Amino acid sequence: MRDVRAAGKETVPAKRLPTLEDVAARAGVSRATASRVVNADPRVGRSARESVQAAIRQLGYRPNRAARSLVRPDADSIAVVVPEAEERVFSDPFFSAILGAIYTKLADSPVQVLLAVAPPGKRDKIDRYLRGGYTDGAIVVSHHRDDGISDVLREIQLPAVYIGRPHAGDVGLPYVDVDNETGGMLAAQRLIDGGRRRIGTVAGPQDMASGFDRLTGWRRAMAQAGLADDLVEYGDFTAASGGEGMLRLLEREPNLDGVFAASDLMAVSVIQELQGSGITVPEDVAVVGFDDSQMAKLTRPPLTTVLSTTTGMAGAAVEMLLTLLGGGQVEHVILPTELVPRDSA
Amino acid sequence: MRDVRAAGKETVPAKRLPTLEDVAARAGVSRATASRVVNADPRVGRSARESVQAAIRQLGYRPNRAARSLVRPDADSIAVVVPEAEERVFSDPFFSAILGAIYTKLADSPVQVLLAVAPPGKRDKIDRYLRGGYTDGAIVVSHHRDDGISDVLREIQLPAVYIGRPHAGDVGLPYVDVDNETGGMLAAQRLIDGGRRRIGTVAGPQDMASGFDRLTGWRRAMAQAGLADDLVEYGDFTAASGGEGMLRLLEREPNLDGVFAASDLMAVSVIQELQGSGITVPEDVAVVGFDDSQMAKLTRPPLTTVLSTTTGMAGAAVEMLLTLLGGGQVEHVILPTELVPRDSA
DNA sequence: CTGTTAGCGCCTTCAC
DNA sequence: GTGAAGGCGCTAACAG
Repeated sequence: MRDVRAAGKETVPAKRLPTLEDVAARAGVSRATASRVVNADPRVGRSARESVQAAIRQLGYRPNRAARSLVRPDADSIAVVVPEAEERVFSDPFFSAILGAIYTKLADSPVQVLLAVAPPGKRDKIDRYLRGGYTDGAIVVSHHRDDGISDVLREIQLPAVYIGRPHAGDVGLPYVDVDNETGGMLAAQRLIDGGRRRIGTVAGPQDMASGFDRLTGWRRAMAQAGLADDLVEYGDFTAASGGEGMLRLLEREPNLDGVFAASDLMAVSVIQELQGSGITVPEDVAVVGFDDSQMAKLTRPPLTTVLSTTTGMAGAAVEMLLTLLGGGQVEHVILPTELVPRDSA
Repeated sequence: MRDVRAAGKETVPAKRLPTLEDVAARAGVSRATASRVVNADPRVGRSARESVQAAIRQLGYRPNRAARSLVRPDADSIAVVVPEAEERVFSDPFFSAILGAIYTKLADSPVQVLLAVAPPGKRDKIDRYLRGGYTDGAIVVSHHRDDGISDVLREIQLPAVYIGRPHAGDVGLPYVDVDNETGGMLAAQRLIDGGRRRIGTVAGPQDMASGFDRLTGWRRAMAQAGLADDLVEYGDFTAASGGEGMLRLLEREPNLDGVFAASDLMAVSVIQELQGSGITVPEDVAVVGFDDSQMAKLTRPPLTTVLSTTTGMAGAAVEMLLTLLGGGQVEHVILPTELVPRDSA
């Protein structure tokens, strides 16, 4: 398409970008030598090197990555795969934090990041992304049990690391995660220690390990305290689903006095739903979230939540992938979790 | 790197992905014919087409984009360029909204999106991104006067559209923007209509048209109302800078009764700063923000702000770029702005 | 309709 | 140290 921008009927060819050939010609050497200079190959004579460098500067030459990746096994580029709807990925602070950390971590490296967002259902696009040979490896961020991502990755043998433990069935895959189960326990314990007895939870999706494990942790703490763990409703980590879950909880048990929402986003609308019903937080009902995202400080009252270090996960994932790409082996990494007490519980 | 993952010392070559050649062989046709099928070229016999399609399915073939882009003028891929620090891009809801809208808009098209985040100062990486021939066009999101992006774009003749009017000097570039000046007026007017008389503003960066224009609008409304427009402090649209600006404003004029913050993010911390100083919003000081981002509803009191339709801008930008890529001409687009009254002013 | 023939820009043996 | 030559996977004329 680049050559269609014409004034009238004629087609004006786009100014051709300088190629290695041009550089070589200008420097009076062969393509091979020019290539060596570009790739910092030591065995090039001083004068040859200098004239090539000069030519590069004058022409404003940049290697064409497409051509390079065609002939090199590695493409210096990784894909960040997020099997969630676009709107979601860019509005949920959890993803923002993860993405930001990944980009930041890679800021000083020449590695390019390709962000592949895959609305559930149409994996086609991601498939093409991954195949196509554009990328050396992948970081998968929000893995669901049946999204098929791991199958593709396995099939094309693309090194990958998962942020968030893949569900059973995908064992042996390298991943980094926070200790979600302990996190769930911490949340429940906070509520219990605060004297709450009728405690419910708006859990996360059960086809994701994070959702599943947080609920498990909550259950365990409840059991240890001898409390009933029947008050469970499910959301999908989004704000909307949090409010709806709270509503159902309220219908089933108007007298509940504590709620654990498995994500801050859900916690925010849990609080709004509560307050909208004339219920006071934390006096009537205490609320604990999960993630310690930015918004936790903004709610009224400020949200008591569980810190899951997104930056830590992203950083670890990047390092693991780089290790993998370098031919190394990696194990999974589990980061600790921590209660961040504020005023909502 | 893909072939280094070996068990011991030996190098196990990564399973080679199927190529067009393989497909052709399996289907018993020539590469050219296979290629035609892949590209939906009508002039292929029915039986040939079918056997090629079968081969594609059996082999799990996907075209290699790198190879394709090497030989085709267009790469079916656009770059979204954001000359801001990584942390910033992924934490500021304005960017999130824009990016989400762009990805969403392109969800059903085969166009790939390359997100190029360029920390100010090191444009190198972006340069390489843009050159390299990977992309057909670019959408530039947060253009500063001297970031040099437009120069590179012009030099390599890459079709581009700007979200946010480029500063003077870069005239003639296609862009989409909201009517920032009117927005600034709307904000000031709201304060004035509310009976405020000593009104300040935490303005945006003046090397960005959005920052500049919002301030201009505010000034104009103030002048029309016969009020002084000297109470101006500058931020860079981030939360931190908003609080600091408010602090300086308060030092200069402890008795001010209204503030216009040029972004919601700044407005949020303006409110926090105010409340932290024992000042009540909106009773003592009324606050108006800009953007109508998600968080505007979350503050206490909810933030009165100016709606700038990020989705609208992103959508228009994508369409303009696509038009450009198709060889068409485009003009700039200015979207209207609107006051969203809530409780903070 | 289909096959043959050239490259796209780059890197990498292999000779010199 | 340097050049010549071949090929990565694909598409685009050009012939039939």
